[in-house]
Amino acid sequence: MHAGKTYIIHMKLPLKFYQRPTLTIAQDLLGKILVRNKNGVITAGEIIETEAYGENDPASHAFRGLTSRNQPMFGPPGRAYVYFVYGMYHCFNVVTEKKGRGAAVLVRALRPIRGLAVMGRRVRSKNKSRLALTRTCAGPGKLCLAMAIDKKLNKTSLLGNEIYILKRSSLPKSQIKITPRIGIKEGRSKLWRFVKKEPWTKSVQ
DNA sequence: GGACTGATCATCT
DNA sequence: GATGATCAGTCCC
Repeated sequence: MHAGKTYIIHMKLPLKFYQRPTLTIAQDLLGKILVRNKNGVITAGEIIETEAYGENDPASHAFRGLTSRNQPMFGPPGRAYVYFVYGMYHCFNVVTEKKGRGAAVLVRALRPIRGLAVMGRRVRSKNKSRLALTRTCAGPGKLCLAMAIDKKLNKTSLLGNEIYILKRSSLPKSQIKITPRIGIKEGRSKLWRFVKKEPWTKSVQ
């Protein structure tokens, strides 16, 4: 190898990344690359929208203590918490904090980078609409469809090879839009939703 | 632009 | 028995 040549190495985020405060992680995840390997079929996208679900948070599944569904939130950090909602969609979360704390970050949207054709097919097979064609990974439910994320990935380590997140530098604060979370009844006063501002987009929702 | 609704079922009370 | 960290379609302004 020649000295001076730049090799781009794709490094997974280390366990340490996930052992930090949930709000920090929710913001730090923006701009990072979520990769899914389903039997060798790779899909990937840049994380552009997240929500934090933490302590003393009435919107969190963990608010009323441990149950069989939310148990992964109380488990070790750096794993997936995948749950089924509205009888038809899955939502993908990254478990944060230390074991026993009951916190996670919901990944709400990606900018598709790799495997666009596969993602399009997966979404369309469940959803005939034309809109879904162009906005494959906008929204937690569609993102899971596109990336083939379901309950089989619940509790899966993000340090393994089925699903993982690549290291990238953090976005500057000026590129992060902060808003209330979507689709919740309680806890709306908390500004725990984080969206990457896309300079070429006129309005970011 | 926004408000509302049906689909559909695991989980919780 | 009711609810929900959703989505797409419809209706109305």
